[in-house]
Amino acid sequence: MKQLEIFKALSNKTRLEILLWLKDPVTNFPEHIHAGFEAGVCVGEIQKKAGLTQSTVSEYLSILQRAGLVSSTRVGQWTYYKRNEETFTELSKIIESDI
Amino acid sequence: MKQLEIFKALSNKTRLEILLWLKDPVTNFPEHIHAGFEAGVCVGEIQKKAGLTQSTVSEYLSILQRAGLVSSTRVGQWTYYKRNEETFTELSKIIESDI
DNA sequence: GAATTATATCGGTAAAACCCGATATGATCA
DNA sequence: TGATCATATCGGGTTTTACCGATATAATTC
Repeated sequence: MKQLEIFKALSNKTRLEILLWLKDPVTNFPEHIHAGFEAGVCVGEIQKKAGLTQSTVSEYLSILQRAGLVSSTRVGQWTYYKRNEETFTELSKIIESDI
Repeated sequence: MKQLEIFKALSNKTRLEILLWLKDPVTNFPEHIHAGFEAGVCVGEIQKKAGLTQSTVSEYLSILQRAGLVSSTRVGQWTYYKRNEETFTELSKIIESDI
């Protein structure tokens, strides 16, 4: 767990929002025909909601993924992102005792 | 509690180190004649250990203070900084449930 | 009051992050 | 194969952060 990288990833309003949205996809995103939410939410849906360009949102998701905060699954032409809850749990513990 | 400001404050290697050092001043700093560690550690000692300039360290401590991660006490010509543990506890809980 | 010491603030350069448009890659489908 | 759609990557302008030296402020000491 690279704390510094995680804190940098969390140092952006939009990225924090994305993480919140991914906490409850059913509420925060329209359900689509091509998939439920088991695999997560595809980039395009997140992009629409964020109101930033596709390239920016794609980069943000990479940053979150490199920090271990989300993981991705490729299905056909879509990449689905979902939260990686273990990292949040670990981070919470690290803040309690190791920082 | 302004999460974004806290995460930004934690997004710097030296600032993370300072917070760690302040966790155990007796081990990490030479005890001085003019005070014990009840009030915290003065800027000069932190600066020496950090190896950055006085102005940089002073600014870093301000950033940590604005984020609520440390608090300061002025005693004579010295400003002592110490950790504000409540903020760490709160942050840990926020990561568990609100992010 | 003048000199000294500790800290804060100001002004600036260099590096990093933000966010974009353009383009590349890779899957799907006619 | 060619067209289309979803996503990733690249190049770059703009803003923010990192860190410095110089200077200001405030307390202490002579």
